[in-house]
Amino acid sequence: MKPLSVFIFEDNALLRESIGSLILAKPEMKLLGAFENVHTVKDQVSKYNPDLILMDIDMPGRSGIEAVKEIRQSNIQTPIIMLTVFDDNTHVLDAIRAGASGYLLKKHLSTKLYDSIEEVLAGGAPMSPSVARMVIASMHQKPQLENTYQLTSREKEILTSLSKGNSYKLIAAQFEISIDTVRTHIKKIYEKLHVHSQTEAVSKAINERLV
Amino acid sequence: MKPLSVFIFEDNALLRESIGSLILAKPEMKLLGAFENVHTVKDQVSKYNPDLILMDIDMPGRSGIEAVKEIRQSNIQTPIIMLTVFDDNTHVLDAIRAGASGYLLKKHLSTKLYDSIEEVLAGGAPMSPSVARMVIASMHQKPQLENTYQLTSREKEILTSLSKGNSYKLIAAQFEISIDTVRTHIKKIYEKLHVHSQTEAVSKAINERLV
DNA sequence: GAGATTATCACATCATCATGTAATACTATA
DNA sequence: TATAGTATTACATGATGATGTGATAATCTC
Repeated sequence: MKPLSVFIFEDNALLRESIGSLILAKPEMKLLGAFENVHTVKDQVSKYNPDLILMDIDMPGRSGIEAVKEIRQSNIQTPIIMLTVFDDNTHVLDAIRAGASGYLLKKHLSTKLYDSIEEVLAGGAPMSPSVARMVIASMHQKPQLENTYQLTSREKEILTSLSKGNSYKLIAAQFEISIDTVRTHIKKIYEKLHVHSQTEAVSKAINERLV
Repeated sequence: MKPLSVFIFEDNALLRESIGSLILAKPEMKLLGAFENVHTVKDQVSKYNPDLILMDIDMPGRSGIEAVKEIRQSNIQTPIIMLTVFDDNTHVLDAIRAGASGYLLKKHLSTKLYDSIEEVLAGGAPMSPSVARMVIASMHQKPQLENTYQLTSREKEILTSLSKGNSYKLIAAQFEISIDTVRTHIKKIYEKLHVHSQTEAVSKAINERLV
């Protein structure tokens, strides 16, 4: 069986070396490349097509997060494990959003690198409990303050339609009411939302998930 | 030290019993209540204030997900571990969004219940690798097709301002250009976005994260 | 240096929107 | 039954927006 080819992006030379050693120590893996920056990450990855990428999250110049974005933008699905010193790093969530597959604390490299790689290859997403918590917390929708603006169901319908870009005329046709009725409803919506134009209303509606 | 008080919501009587036994087997935990449905979950939880809730995700009538929403809506932060049979259950993500703290496969109950409880109490978020992957995948933003609509930077600025609800007049003032220039830019934006009104443009801009 | 792109301004016209005022009718609920 | 809230329609007016046409100037590229 072909050995698993690995790319490393890490600006610290010492650390780069030691990660390289960990990879080389396993006969079933092979170090395809180790780089100190991500300036040409897209070309490197698409040319050599590694099976796995280890990416430092904090690098001077273009960060690992930018690199992940670029890789995913090129529609390359290679698993990427982020490496970071602190797990309360606010960038961790950004990295995940950008398309990282999991991540590993540098202090756990020697003990957990192999486990993490295995987990990623098995379709999992390795991460520490505290990061898992951050991820989960970021997904929690803030409990809707049950109809904050006291919109009636009719008003909600109309606001929804408005938010799709429909004109008064279209809304009137859609709900089979007169255009003057639409006006009246929208007047009330503006009052309740404290806005004075369609655009403000739609912006507020979408951003606050009222529709 | 006071024992950890636990609530169980599980419609299957047998399973409810056996989870109860697992709790009772540990002297540091205490079974505060075990219920077969969540009809009065809010009252029960706010009255007895358990330290931890184990919640079946699929229950007839009101589901565990609804229950979680209701609990979080009451601003109760009690950790909730979801119990489920399948980890490819599409409801798992909904449960997490609703405010669950972690979750456990029923087949792993006997082996991992204690670990999961510990992890939750330590501020972690227990979940199987495959669910972690689902969670991570749901956070991945689909890679922006690099400026899909070919908006110039000026047009982006103006679209952004427009999306905040600013009128032509305000935008002109903001960028210190004439209102006719604003018109021209917005005309081009409409062409590029294939829309014909402010509202459509704003809706598209927000929903496709152009701003 | 010709051509393309971008940013700018102007004018005109019709459509659409924002807002005020007013009225009717149908719930609910006190 | 009286009152409050909701849904409906109407009319009027000034403001704002949508769209077409045309023009100038700066910058970049071939």
